[in-house]
Amino acid sequence: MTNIKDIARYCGVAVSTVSRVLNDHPDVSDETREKVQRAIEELHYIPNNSARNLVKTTSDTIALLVKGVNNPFFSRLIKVIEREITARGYSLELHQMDTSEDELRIGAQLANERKLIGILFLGGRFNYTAEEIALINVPFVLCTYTNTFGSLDSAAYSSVAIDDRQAARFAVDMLFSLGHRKIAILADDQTDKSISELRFQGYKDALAAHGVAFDANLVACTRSFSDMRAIYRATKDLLARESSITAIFAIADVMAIAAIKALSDSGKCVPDDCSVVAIDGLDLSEYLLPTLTTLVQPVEEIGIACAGTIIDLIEGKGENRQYTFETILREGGSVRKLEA
Amino acid sequence: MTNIKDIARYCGVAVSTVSRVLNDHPDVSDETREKVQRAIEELHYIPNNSARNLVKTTSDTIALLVKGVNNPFFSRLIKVIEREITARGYSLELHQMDTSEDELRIGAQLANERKLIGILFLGGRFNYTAEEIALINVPFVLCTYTNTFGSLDSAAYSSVAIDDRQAARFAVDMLFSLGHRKIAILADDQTDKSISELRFQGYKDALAAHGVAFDANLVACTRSFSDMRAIYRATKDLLARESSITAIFAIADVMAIAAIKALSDSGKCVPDDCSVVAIDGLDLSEYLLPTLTTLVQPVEEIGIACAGTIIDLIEGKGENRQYTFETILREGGSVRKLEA
DNA sequence: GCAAGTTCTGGAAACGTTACCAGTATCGTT
DNA sequence: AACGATACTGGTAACGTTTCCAGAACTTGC
Repeated sequence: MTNIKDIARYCGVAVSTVSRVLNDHPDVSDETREKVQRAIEELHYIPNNSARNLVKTTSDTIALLVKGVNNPFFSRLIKVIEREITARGYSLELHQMDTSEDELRIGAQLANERKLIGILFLGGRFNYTAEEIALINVPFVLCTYTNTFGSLDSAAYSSVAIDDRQAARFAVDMLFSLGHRKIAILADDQTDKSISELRFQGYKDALAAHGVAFDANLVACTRSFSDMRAIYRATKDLLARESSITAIFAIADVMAIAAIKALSDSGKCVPDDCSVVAIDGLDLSEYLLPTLTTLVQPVEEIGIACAGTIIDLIEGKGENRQYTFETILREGGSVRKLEA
Repeated sequence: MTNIKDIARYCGVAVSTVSRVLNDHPDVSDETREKVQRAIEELHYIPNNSARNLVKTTSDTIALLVKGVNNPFFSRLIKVIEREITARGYSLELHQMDTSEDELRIGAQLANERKLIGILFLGGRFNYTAEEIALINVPFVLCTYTNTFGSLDSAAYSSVAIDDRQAARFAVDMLFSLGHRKIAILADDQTDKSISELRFQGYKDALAAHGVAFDANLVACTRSFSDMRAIYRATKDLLARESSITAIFAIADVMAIAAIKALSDSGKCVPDDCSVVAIDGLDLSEYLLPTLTTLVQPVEEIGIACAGTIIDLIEGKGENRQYTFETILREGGSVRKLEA
C-alpha cells in the first residue's frame, strides 16, 4: 500500500507538502500541487483514514441510532439520510436498539468508543434532563421527533419533525367533520414522551374540541409500531368489545393496513362500515384496496433536513434548531361521510 | 480522554502489559491482569479504535452495499444483518448505490479507502470475471444472490440466497396446475444477471414445461423494483393490450401490490378475474385484501447466514461457500382455480 | 549447582498522518 | 539598499496502539 511518504519521495517534496495538497491548504504553489496530484493519481495513493483520525482524534462517521427499523417509514427516511450524508463526504453507521434500551447512554458510549462526530436519533423517546444530555459530547439531532415537553431548552437540542400532535388532531378533526363520533385510536404502547404519545394527545385534543369524552375502551394498543400480527389482534379485540365504532384513527400507515384487514375479517367493510385514517403516507398506501387516506410526511425534506442539520452542527455552521414540517392530506378511499 | 499510558502508569506496569490484557494475550499473570482490569474500570478507559486500526492496518467495519434499499424485503434483511454483525463485535456501514453504478469497483475502492474487513453485496447484479473479482482484496458475500452463470468458480465467491429460478418456476407451475394458461409476468428491467433475470428464467422454464410459447406481450417491465407508480402503470399497459390474461406472476411482493391495484382500477377483481402470485413473503402481504399468495423467503435465516458467512471468512474460519435456502408457499386469497 | 527451559515483563520501534515551527526565497516599500 | 511581509517548503513531534525483542525471575532436569 502506497503511503504519503512514497509520494513525497516520488515528487521530491516533503510529506508535509503532500499533506497540504491533500487537505487543500492554500500555502502550496500551483506547480507543486499539480505535481503531487499527478503522483497521487499515478501511484493510486489512498489516504489512510485511521492515521488521519488518530491525529485528529475523531473519525468521519455519523451514527444513526434507530428504534424500530422495521417501520417502513423509517426505512424510507434512512435511505434519504444515508444518501445526503455520504454526498457531503461523511459516512453513516447504522445502529439498532430495542425499545427497552436507553438511547442516550448508548449514544454517549458509542460516541466515545467509535469517535463519532455526530448522532442522529430516530424513533424512540427522548425525555432526558439537561444533565443527562450533557453526557453526549457530540452534536446530535432528533429525527422525526421534537422534545415538546418543556423539559429542555430549545438551544439544547436540534430536531426535525412534523408536528405530530397537530397532525393527529387534524386527522381526527376530519373524521368528526364527516359526522363520526365514535372514533377509536390504534397506537403503540410506548406512550412515554414518544411520537406515539404526541399523536395520542392530538387524538384527545380533537375529542375535547368536539365535546366527546375520552373512552379507554376505544383504544387499541400494541407493543410495537410494526408487529402486524399484534396490531391485527388488537384491532380484532377492539371490534369485539366495541362493535359500533364508525372510524379508526391509526397513528401509522402500517397499523392502518393491519386494521383494515381485521375489519374485513370481522365482516366490516372499509369505508362503508368503518372509516380509517392514518399518518405517514407510505408510497404503498396509495396502492391498497381501498387506498388509504393518510397524512403524508414529506420524507425527502425531513431526511435532507436531518442530514443538513447534523452536518452544519458538526462543521460549526449553525446553532441548535428545531424544524417542523407540514403534513399533506392524501385522500384515499378509506374514509366516508357518515349520513345523519 | 484517558489512554493506555495513563492506566499503565496508574498500575505501575508497562503499556505493553496493558495492551496484552486488552487483547487477552496469555502471557500475563492473573494478578496483573486483574489489577489492570480494575484500573480500566475505574478510569473508564476506552481503547482508541483509530490507533488500533492504524497499527493493524485494518478497521473493524463491514460494509453493506445495497442497490434498491427501498425494497421492503431488503429493509427487513438489513435489520437482521445489522443485528448479527454488531452482536459479533463488528460494525456495519451502509452504502447505497444507483442501479447504474458498478458495485465491484465501488466495493474495491471503499475497501481500500476505509480499510474495510469485508463487504456484503445486496441486490444488483454480479456478472464479473475472476480477474475483476481479484480487485476486491477483502472477503465478500453475495446476499440474496448467487452467481449461477458458470462464469465463476464456486471457490471464488460466497453467496446466500434462495433458488430464485426454482422459486419462480414453482410459482408459475402452481398457476398452471390451477388451470391458468395465459400468465403474465411483472418484472424489472435490470435483467442482466440479477435476481430478476433468474426469476424471469424460472417463469420461462415453467412455460416451456407446459408447452406454452413465451409471449413478449405478456411481460410488464419497470425500471425499478419498488417504484410503485411505474409498476402500476406497467400493469395497466399490460392489461390494456392483453385483457384476457387470467394470472400474473410478480417477481416481488411490492410489485404484486401495485398490480392488484391496477387490476382493480381496470375493473378486474383478484382473484375472480385474475390470480396474482409473487415471491418475497413480506409480513405486510398477509394483511392485504385479498391476502397475497407468495413464496416466503426465510429472511431471518438468510440474514444470519450472510452475517455468519462474512465473519467466518474474515476470521479465517471458513472457505467460500454457497448457501441456498428454501422458500415456503404462503397461500393467500389472491389465487384461484380456473374452471375449464 | 548449572544449563536450559518457562513465564512474565518492559522498552521501543513501528503504523500513516497532521500540525506546528523554523526556515528560505521573493517581493514590494520606504 | 535595507526591511518587513508574504509565499512557500521541510523537518519533526505528536496521536494511541500493537508487536517484536530482550531480559529478569523462576522452574526443571540432570
